[in-house]
Amino acid sequence: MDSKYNHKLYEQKITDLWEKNHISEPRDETQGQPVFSLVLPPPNANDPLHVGHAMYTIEDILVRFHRMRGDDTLWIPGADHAGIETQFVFEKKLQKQGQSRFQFDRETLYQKIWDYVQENTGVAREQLTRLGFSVDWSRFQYTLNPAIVKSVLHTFEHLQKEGLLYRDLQLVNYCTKCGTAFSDLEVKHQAAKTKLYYLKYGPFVLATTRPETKFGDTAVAVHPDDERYQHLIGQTIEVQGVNGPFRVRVIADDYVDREFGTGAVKITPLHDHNDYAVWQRHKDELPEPIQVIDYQGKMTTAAGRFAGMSVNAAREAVVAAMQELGLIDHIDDKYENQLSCCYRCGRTLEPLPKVQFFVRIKPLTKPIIKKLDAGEIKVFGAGYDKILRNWLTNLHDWNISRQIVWGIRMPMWYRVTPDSPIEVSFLTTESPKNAATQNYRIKELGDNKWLISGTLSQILPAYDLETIKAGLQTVDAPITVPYSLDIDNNQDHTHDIQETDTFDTWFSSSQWPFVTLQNTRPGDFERFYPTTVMETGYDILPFWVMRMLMMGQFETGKLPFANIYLHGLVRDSKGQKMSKSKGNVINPLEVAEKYGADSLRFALVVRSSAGQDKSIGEQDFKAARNLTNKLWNAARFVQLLSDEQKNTTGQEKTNEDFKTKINELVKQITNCLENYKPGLAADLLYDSFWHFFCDEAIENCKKGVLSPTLLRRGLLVYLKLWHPFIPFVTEQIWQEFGIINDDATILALAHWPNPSTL
RNA sequence: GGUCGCAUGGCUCAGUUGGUUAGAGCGUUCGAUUCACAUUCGAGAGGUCCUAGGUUCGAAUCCUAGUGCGACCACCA
Repeated sequence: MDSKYNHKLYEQKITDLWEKNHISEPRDETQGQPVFSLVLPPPNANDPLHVGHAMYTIEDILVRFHRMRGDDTLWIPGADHAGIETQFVFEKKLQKQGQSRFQFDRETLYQKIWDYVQENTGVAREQLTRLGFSVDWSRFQYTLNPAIVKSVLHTFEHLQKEGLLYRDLQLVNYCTKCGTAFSDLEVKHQAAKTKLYYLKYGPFVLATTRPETKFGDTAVAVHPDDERYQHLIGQTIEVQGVNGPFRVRVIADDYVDREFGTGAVKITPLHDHNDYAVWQRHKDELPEPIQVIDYQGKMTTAAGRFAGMSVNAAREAVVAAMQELGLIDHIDDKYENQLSCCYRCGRTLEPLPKVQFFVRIKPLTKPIIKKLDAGEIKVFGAGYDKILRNWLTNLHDWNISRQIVWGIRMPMWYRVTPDSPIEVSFLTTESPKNAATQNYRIKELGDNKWLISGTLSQILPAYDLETIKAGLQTVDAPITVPYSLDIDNNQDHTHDIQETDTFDTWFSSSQWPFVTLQNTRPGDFERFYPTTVMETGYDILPFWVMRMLMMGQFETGKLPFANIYLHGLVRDSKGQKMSKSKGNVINPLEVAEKYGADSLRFALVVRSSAGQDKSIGEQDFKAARNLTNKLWNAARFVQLLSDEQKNTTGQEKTNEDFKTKINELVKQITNCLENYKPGLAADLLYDSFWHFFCDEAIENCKKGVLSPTLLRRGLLVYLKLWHPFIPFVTEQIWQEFGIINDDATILALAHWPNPSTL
């Protein structure tokens, strides 16, 4: 053994040893033993690893511990297609090549992204292996594997049968830049200073932050008890507008806050969630609402001369026009507002009307809340049980439709008739005909390509359905058009057209624990479901963990896991969030290269605490590296004991004391790991190993008061205790020592010590 | 506005469920180099455990209030 531990010489060799011996696969002889199973939170299929992924260390520690204990252990790796994230990255790439997604039909674009993701496949596997994570690669699953997709769709059909799925026209959170709607969870609320405009509005002055939406006003609302406006309630008033006078009705609704602004609100149902709710309550006395902003974020023809302008430009133009007409009372430019922004691109989200599929949430959350209250779900992580409860109680129905191609396409079909109102857009090389008479829209893309859009009734006389389907980009079916579900795609759809929306990525992710086990190997589901624990970052508690609980319980009748361990975010040594712009990002693979995978693992875990963020920096990796070297040298000392030294017996008191201390340590570490406290376990082990074993015991052995045989046996116990945390160096030492008589030849498969080992 | 968390030596954090003189890593001061390891060893300095009450034989730990940070949620235009 060299006097220094050089990880570069051993890590690859050890990885090969483990692979050759299939340490990560469940063994037949453990069947029937207590189960310890979990799924690896699947990384995005196109992403290289970042430091957050290195937190899988916690899972590996638990897995290695339970495996050594002889539990029936399985850790399933996977990859997530990560719909919007991946498509967004790919579109950026297209942009760099001077292309855009609108130049491709749906199928071609999907194939391009598929190929792009394929290029990066294998990277994650290689990197995870590099860090020593003992997942069972033979059971790897990808969210877009046909079998997985089938399982996911099966759940979807089940939801439909139970009446938990509905299609509705609602105001959704729509990002005009990303070109898709999102669920409530993807909305980021950001404080911002906006202008609050006080508009002269017939007999009213009213306050609004969005004067550009006034073309969609269908009412003015006041509080029913507001004395100032009693005489106007129920009246239709005439209002001077920039496009000429118009008439709106004055309604009374409790929603209005008398104290805010002037106590009068303009109601623009299709561009504000509250206004939409008010409109629905007063539907009978109000006209049909008007859409003034389209899905590209441009003003519609309803805005008259402002049509085609972007929202922000229109706002300024409208205000300027109103000022000219003397219609602006005054402007408050210090107003603090909460803007709804796209979590992905940061743009302000537009509430826009859209027909989407929703999952009814209450029936799904109810049983989970009950189990949470009954203590059947254990959450490790500072206070996150309460946060989970809060989420479950306040959750709204889940919009699962996304207007992107990268994902699982919704298995909904619409019947095509000659007078169909379904809006479609498609690419074609067939030159447009009868455009003038048929009234569909044409955009020339060059290269003999055209983008055609309009309703099927407009387009069908010019193009047959096959052509439309071949170049299809989008399908928008009005709420009045019925749909049929065909999850196996085995019906005759000659006269149908399929929905182009895809599922929210989290819809498939939410089923991960059971769809994986249903498709790994026959018998796996029965053997390993429910899983033992879900370990992930607290930041995806609502997106993922909560939904897994709901969907798992719904589909399998059992919670997908009863234990939830939430780790904190990894921050830099000053406690700051890591970001590319700050330049303080840690690349786990660089650290592993420089200090060894063990060092990275140990530094991340030691003294970490569930739910609490962890600060980490160069000095921590160095300290961890020093530990691996210390362990190496302690082993070296034991190896190099002379024959004369080996024959000493030590003093009984020192020997007994040594045994007691080690046995006590085994008890402590076991207890910590059983109770999901890897951070504390690592700390205790470090302290005991360095300051007791090295500083005291080895010195005692040099003095001849501690038996060398005992010291050696003690070291073997430490190697086992250390192994889940720093598997490479411990395994290498184990190999240097050669076969241990009554134990395994591979440390990863050796037996966990018990408190009476010594 | 609602929910949750955090506050412990210069810095970053543990504190094994209330139990003797409160710990670690990094930093720092002094000393040590053939003897497993200088990626080391020995010795030391450094803490009103945020504040004020309370419960208890005993509180960093439990309760109440306050202060200061931070996170998440939220339909006041």
